[in-house]
Amino acid sequence: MENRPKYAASFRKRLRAWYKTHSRKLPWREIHDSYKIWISEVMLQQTTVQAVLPYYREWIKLFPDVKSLSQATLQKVLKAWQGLGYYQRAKNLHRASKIITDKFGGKIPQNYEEMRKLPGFGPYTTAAVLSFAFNKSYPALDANVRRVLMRQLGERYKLNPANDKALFEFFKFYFPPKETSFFNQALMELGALVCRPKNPLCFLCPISQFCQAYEEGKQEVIPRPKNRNYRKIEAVVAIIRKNRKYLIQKRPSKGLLADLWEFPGGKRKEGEKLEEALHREIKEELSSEVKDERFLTRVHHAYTQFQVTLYAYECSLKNETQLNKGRHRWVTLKALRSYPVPSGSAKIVKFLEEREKIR
DNA sequence: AATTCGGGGTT
DNA sequence: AACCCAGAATT
Repeated sequence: MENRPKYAASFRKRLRAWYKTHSRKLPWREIHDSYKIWISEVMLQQTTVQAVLPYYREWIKLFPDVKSLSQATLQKVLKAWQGLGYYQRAKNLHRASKIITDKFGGKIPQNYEEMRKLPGFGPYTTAAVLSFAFNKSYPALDANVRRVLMRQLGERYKLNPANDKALFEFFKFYFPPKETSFFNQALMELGALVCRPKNPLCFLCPISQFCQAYEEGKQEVIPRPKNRNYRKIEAVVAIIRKNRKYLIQKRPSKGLLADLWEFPGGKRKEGEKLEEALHREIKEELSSEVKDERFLTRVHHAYTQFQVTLYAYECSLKNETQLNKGRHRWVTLKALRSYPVPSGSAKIVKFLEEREKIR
């Protein structure tokens, strides 16, 4: 431990050389637009680079700066985010853009405390934007950096923010006062490309000689995997069509898939038949009995903690006088394209579009 | 401190 | 199937 500062210069030198020759060229790197860097950081939360790239490009076209984002409708914002997941991120971007416009004259505050208060700016994103956009000296601890540092230290705890204190202590030895942005980027890139969760490429690693896990051959078991329990769910979906329009409803503004639109329906209860679930859910949501139900199609969709099978039934309502005007709408499939919908529902929409082509 | 919140790719 | 990903907000 006492010798660590002695190795710091070598550590940084080797890391810099590796980064210059092996880092990927990404559209949010080597730019200084704090808005674009902010957008990229939020999109990349719990999301792979490959998934983000097309969304990032389209987003910058639709909302090129803070002002344009702050003036957009939430529906348009959510539609641009559709399929990326964690929709609270998009809502927070929208909210924060309004605060930045109203309180900070359209410029992202460069102060840690002020930035940290904005919706969606947690410890990581605040440090990342301060570092990458404003060249401020904050260590950005993301899952990549945590894994790299935990292996360097040889600790066997889970990947948990509660252990950050030890990592920050480690960071202090190596964190260069200048070139903060570069150092953060390099550690993250090393974690993404070389110090990977599985099958790390230690033979290519520029800092393996300092790595305690590598020395002990424990790089595969650090960090310990998270505990997960995986559930299976079945749900019914009512496709209710009148002329060429379909009935859709808006989800609550909190919780899963907040503010997205979907067809009515819900989860099948234990011991309940699918048709029974359909009748019960429609009674609960639309205050109406259903009639003439006919099975249409079945769709699977996997989330992180559970897996859902959607059973779509075409059907009619016996009475439809109780519809909530704000939450329910009749729309054509073409009009539905401007509504943000969950990816599972999008699969059903695709089925309906194919069916209309054939008819 | 533990849980919730998406979706897609990899192994 | 299980696991992971440039985490944040809520409970």
